[in-house]
Amino acid sequence: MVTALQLSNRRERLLDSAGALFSRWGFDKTNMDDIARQAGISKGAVYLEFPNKDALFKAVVHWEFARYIEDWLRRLKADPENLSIARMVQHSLAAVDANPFVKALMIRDQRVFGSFLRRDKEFFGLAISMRAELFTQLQEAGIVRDDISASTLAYLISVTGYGLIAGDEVVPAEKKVGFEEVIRAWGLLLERALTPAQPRNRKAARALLISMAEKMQIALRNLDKPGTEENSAR
Amino acid sequence: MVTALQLSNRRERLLDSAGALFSRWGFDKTNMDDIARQAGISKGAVYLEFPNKDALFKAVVHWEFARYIEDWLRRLKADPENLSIARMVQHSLAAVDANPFVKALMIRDQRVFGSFLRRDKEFFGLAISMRAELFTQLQEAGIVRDDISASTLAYLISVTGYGLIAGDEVVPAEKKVGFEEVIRAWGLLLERALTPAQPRNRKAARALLISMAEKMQIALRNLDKPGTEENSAR
DNA sequence: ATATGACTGATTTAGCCCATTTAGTCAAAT
DNA sequence: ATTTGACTAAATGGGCTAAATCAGTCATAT
Repeated sequence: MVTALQLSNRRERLLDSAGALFSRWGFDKTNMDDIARQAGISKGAVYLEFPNKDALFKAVVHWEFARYIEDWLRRLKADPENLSIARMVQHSLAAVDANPFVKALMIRDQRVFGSFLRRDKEFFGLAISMRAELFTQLQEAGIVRDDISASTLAYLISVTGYGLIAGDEVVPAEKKVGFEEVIRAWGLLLERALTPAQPRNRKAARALLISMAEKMQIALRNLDKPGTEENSAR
Repeated sequence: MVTALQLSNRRERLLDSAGALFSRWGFDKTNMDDIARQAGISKGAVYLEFPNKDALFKAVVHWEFARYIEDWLRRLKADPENLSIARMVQHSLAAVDANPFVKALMIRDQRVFGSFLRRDKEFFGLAISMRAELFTQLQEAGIVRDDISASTLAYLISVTGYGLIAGDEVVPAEKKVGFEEVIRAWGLLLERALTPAQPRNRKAARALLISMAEKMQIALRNLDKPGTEENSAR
């Protein structure tokens, strides 16, 4: 199975080089030849792995998004504090900020997405759904206040998170606040904002949050399984 | 002084017609002739009031912004509840949502601002400054928590507010939450997030908030005083 | 079996010309 | 003293063509 291993290695090299080029030059200005050369293979070989440019791009979206989730999970697990929903959001923002492609995805960067955006615009909806699911569980566990519906909370955390990430684009340089400070302060605010009047299960929170994040990671991995899907060649 | 009155009336009619046309068709696709005709005067007369299209547009920005502040103040004053910073933000969001031009200004709508955007990009900075000033006072009065700096709070409220307003643009229709509900829930969250551990001056809050809003209104009015400024003709 | 890169057809870009629009002016009208 | 609208110079945009780019294929090489 050395061949199969090399194949998937090729796939990963492609996803990496494509991810880097797409987020640097954007969809329209990145061509298949450059992606192939950066991955150390020929253009023809790209088409052994992906049927077309769109499929490659979509695979990169899933790939980078999975890397973001992985980073997020790593930060959650490394956190010595009693995990709360606020800390979870903090880690999530830090992970988005650390991944240029996901950042571009989140703020729907016109430069990066170019002509692709017209065709695929469901990412934000997915994020909101996932968060609504999460909030429902957190409310049931008594970790998050339940006088606001899970779907409304998911919406608010999503669009305000969008604002925090997109702030870069709209705030003049001299008014900017360092991202470290943004995350710190946002955590303090959310801690108070989201905690129920009588919190339960403070101890259980950590395990629940991590297990939910892991579930999301697994769900995402399955989206990009090579082979049977339409995002593989032929 | 009948003449002077009619002059300023002409100016207001111009600002109104320009505001409506700019927010409907955008800066580039709105021409001076249409603005003049909609205001019931000739194109030449526009140039008796404003030196050029840019100056007119800037004056519209100030004018609409002042109207938004006025609307906000009206909502504050009409509010029977004990005013809090959260209610203030709620009223502010509602007032933005009710003013298409300010909404476009806030989310830096490319369609509306077109080629003008390249030249003037300081609006967001102004909003943050004003809020920082406000938060400083609210902290001193014990109405807002002071373990986060006023400038950081101003930044967070500004960029998350941006997210709440821009949510319209980035969230797919089926995931949207009604703006009423957004405002209601956001108020509940902010109430808890921003209130100090030991609140003081609950009663004084109303007067302070209203007087600060009035100060802002006066400062803004002075920005657009016709006559000595460069936004008047000749 | 796998991988390559020259090749092709379709799309995009760049340059050009010309008709139309429009910001801003000013002599004439009220 | 005001206001107008015909006028001008500049900018915009549509239509066209030539050149260049690039996604995707496939005969050939390893």
